[in-house]
Amino acid sequence: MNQNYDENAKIIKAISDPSRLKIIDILSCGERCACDILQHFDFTQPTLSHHMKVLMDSGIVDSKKDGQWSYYFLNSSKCNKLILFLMNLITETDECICKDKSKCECK
Amino acid sequence: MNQNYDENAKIIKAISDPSRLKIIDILSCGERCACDILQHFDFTQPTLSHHMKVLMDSGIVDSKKDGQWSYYFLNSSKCNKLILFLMNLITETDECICKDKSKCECK
DNA sequence: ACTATATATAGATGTATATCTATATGCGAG
DNA sequence: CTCGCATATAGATATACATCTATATATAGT
Repeated sequence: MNQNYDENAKIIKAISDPSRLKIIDILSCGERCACDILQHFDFTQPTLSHHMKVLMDSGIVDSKKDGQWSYYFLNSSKCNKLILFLMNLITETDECICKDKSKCECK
Repeated sequence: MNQNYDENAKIIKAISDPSRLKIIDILSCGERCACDILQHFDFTQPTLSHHMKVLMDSGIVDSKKDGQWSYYFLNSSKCNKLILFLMNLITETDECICKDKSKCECK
């Protein structure tokens, strides 16, 4: 385990909100502009802008500008790395963080 | 996509903290008592107790009491379900939430 | 029964976050 | 250049959370 908990925690925190999970679900179908994403929610446009900023700051979503529209899309490399991180996290490996199991005081 | 964003967001939120990621890493090597987990951290025992409560409330960690010790272990079923949820989330499927792509106002 | 140890709970505090309204910025059409 | 639309930013507010100290509870050993 590479133990880069901080960076992965940041990505995981970014997707730890039901609305942002739904946004990712939407983006999994391909890139979308903000106005299109907003149609799926009840909150206001600035709130969506906030959520998109959180997702972009974590790196799991990228964007491109085309005229007055901003298009958002998943960063598939980051997505795949996150899945791999989680799969490694829950799988016991040789480089286990607590290989000093014998040190445990309670037996 | 089954769209149970709320329950999964709760689990994801539970693991969205660097310390709790490290706890999960530790538990991936097998069950551990609280005192053993605590040795890997700088914070106090009540803080660990708080983190374990968050992980237990989300269902991703279970515990059993043995004498004065509490042993914690990963709920592998929940772990696997979470990985599957995330893999489905980032993968475009037929039941895509926004199959009404044509409705998008910006083309 | 007394004491030491393991863990949980209560309450306080500072920080982060989700949301809103109001406003700014940037762009295309006329 | 001006207007309307898409998006971002600023600032406010209420809630959630990570952490601490102090204390309670439970268990084991003497």
